[in-house]
Parts: sequence; structure tokens; C-alpha cells
Amino acid sequence: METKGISKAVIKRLPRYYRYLGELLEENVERISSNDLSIKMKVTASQIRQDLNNFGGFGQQGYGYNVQHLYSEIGKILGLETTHPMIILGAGNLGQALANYSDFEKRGFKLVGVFDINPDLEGVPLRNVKIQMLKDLPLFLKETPVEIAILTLPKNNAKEIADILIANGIKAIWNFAHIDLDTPEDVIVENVHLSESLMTLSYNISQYQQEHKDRRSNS
Amino acid sequence: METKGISKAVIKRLPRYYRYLGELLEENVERISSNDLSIKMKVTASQIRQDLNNFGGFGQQGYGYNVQHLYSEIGKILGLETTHPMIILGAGNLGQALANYSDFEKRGFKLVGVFDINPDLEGVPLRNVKIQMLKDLPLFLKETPVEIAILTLPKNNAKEIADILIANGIKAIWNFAHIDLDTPEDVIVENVHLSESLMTLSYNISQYQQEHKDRRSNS
DNA sequence: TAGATTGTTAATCGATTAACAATC
DNA sequence: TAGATTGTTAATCGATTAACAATC
Repeated sequence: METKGISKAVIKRLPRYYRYLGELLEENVERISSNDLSIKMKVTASQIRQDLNNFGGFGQQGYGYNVQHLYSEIGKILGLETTHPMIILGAGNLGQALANYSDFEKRGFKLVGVFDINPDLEGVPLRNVKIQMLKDLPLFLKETPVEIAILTLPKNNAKEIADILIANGIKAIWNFAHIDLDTPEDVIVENVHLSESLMTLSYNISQYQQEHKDRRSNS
Repeated sequence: METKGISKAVIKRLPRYYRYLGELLEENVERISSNDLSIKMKVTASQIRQDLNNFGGFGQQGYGYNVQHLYSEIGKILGLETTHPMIILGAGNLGQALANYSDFEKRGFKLVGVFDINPDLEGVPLRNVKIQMLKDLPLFLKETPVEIAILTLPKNNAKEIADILIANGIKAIWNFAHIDLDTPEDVIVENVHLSESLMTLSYNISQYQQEHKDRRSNS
């Protein structure tokens, strides 16, 4: 039952395995070998076997992996068998987009509150909750169990609200603000830095154009 | 001028350097040593020097790095000195959130079109463009230079539209759909798989809870 | 039993860190 | 010149791939 010390790289790959297995399940595929899966996913079979064996021997020699079983095991590893109550801080477009994303609820991520500063939004319904004011956040956290806080506020507010979240016992933050949160080590932060993702894309475009230019002038 | 063969890991870190240097610039900091920056960013000074030297000697012995200069050099490397016309496919909450994100335009990412299937949205203004129908996409691409296509459509539509984009010469896709696009190798894809990010967070929460439980029963 | 395919060890490859000579 | 700090080489560490014995 020791699942400690698994590398971040492996963990980042687990949701992708989960997605592919889910697709196979929908196609009623009963079993799959690491080799067949490796072709589908464009990774090495070795990596798949190595990754999965961090968590246990889910396969069987001469047979491969049972899709249903592996899917549910990875789901358990990812913590998708339990309910994760979550709140959204910031009811802007991004907050609304995440609130309305139905797949999350299917996987146990349940929206229990949405907060904003804009008084015009107070009481406005969003999915199955009503938008509340940020000033009511501390009281809400004292009364309601919340596991994940989703930060979709602008940079300056985000820092301040993060402190309030932490002071009120929140242990997991999904951070969309363009800052690195300074949190105690028992608080888990998962960053989604969209502008950094876009810049990476931009780099690759420039790089590609550069290579093309070189090739033209060199040949 | 050879900037080929730089590892993905380095490139993923560049936008973060850029962000920190931008902050230093706002604070009117003139120069910084790799050591001071390493403390701020919680990385090793060695990594900073190693990363930057992939692109050139931006520093000076005994002095450190000039913030303004390094900021602008990294900006150039990331391709932020040129304009990148982009379109959004899917005018839902997420598409709207990205359309309204003003920081992008500041960095040269210019929205030139938004497309959706929903006829009710036809002609509705979004930021500085009007929403068009997806059926008009091929013609639009023939008439307008577009560099980046942002895919915020649901899974099933995304695959189909990606093919249309590629057939019409799009070379860079920022993909928010929960699929891996199957694209020719000269098309650059940057994926933002939000549900996978959330699952990674969920894994870490479960892991933390598991460790705590163990500690309680072991001690 | 024979064939297939895993689990796992060993080999390779790449990325990070340490160290220090070069130099501002 | 002396002190500081880079650029860069060498050492270490970690992750990926290859290989194959174990076994279904």
C-alpha cells in the first residue's frame, strides 16, 4: 500500500491513461496490451508498464490489462471515487466556464459555492448555486466542508483571497491567477497559467518560422 | 543564431522567467544576479544560468543580468515582439473568457475572429469582433491571415473543426478540447487539458490524506 | 504445452546541480 | 586590484527505454 515517492512525471500521465481507457471502455474493448495502448497513445509500451507498476501489478502475463479493471483502479488512484466539494472564487467568464463544465461533477467534483466582489452578481444563480459576496467567504468556510478552492480572480485579489482561504483551512487550490501563490507546505496548489501556455505556443511558432527561413536561405 | 534543440523543459520555464522579470521591471529593479532571482523563483541559480545560456550570454560577470535587457530578450525569444492574429472556435464561456482576456492583446496576440455553431450567436459582438458561423470559417481563412486557432469546442466538434483548420493552412492550435488532436507534424499544438489538471490536484489531495492517515495509525 | 505479455532489472539517455576558471 | 558573478564543464541525479526471465 506504499504509494509514496512517485515522480511528478508519472502522475501527470495518469489522467491521460484514464482518458484513453475510458474511451476504450466506451468502445467495449475488454482487454488491451501495453503494446497496443502504446501505439494508440504514442508512448512506449515500456513506459506504460513502468508507470502502472508504480501502483501495482494490474496486468496479467500473456493477457494484458483488463480495461474495466485498470480504468477503475486508476480512477481510485486519482481520487475520483470520492466527492470533492469545491468553490469558485471569481464569477467572471472563466469562473462561469468552469462552473458549467458538467464533466467535473461526473467525476465527483461538486460545486458548492461561487464568490465574487461585484455586488451586481449577488444572488445570481450559476449552475446549482447562487453567487455570494467574497466578504461572506470566511463564514461560509466555517459552516461548509470545502476541499478545493478554484481561484479565477485577477492577480491582485487572488493573493489576498488565497490568504483568507488558507486561514480558513483550505488545503487545495486550483490556481488560474497569473501569480505563484506563497502557501504553507501542507496546501496543495495546482497552477493553470494560461498566458504561459500561450507563450510556449508562440515560442514554437517563432522557432518553426525561423527554421523555415534558415532552410530557405541555406539551400 | 542557432537556437535548435533546446529542451522542452527549458522552454516551459521561459514564460515564468519573463513574468518575474516583468515584475522586477515594474519595481524599477535595474539588475539582478542569478542567485537573487533563484531565491525569488525558488529554483537553483545554476538552472537559471544554464537555461539562459541556451540562448546567449545575457549576463555580465561581477554584475549579473540587466533586468530590462533580459526581459526584452526573453520576449523576443518567445516571439512576443510580433503580432499573432488568432481566432477562437467556440463562443461558450471559455471562449468568451479567453476573448476578454486583455493581457493577451498586450503581448501581441490579437483576436481577429470568433466562430460558433449556435445561430443565436451570429453577429453578437465579442470584444472587438462579431461572432460568425462555423460554416463561414473556410472562406474567412482564405481571406484573413490567421496564425493561431483556439479550440474551445466540445470534443466531437473539435476533431472535425481541427481538420478544417488544418486543411485551410492553420499551423498552430491552442487546444482546450479533451482530446489529443491528430495533426501533421508541421502543425504545432499546445494542449490545455483542464480536467487532467484537476485530476492531478485530486491525486495529490488523496495522497496527502493517505499519508496523514498512515501517520496517525503508525504513531 | 506454446505463445503472449507482463513485471522488473539493467542500460541509456537527458536534465539538474555543483564547481570553478574566466572576466567584468 | 579585489570582489562578484557569470558562462561552462564535469558530476550527479532521475527518468526513459531496452531486454528478458517469470508466468499466465
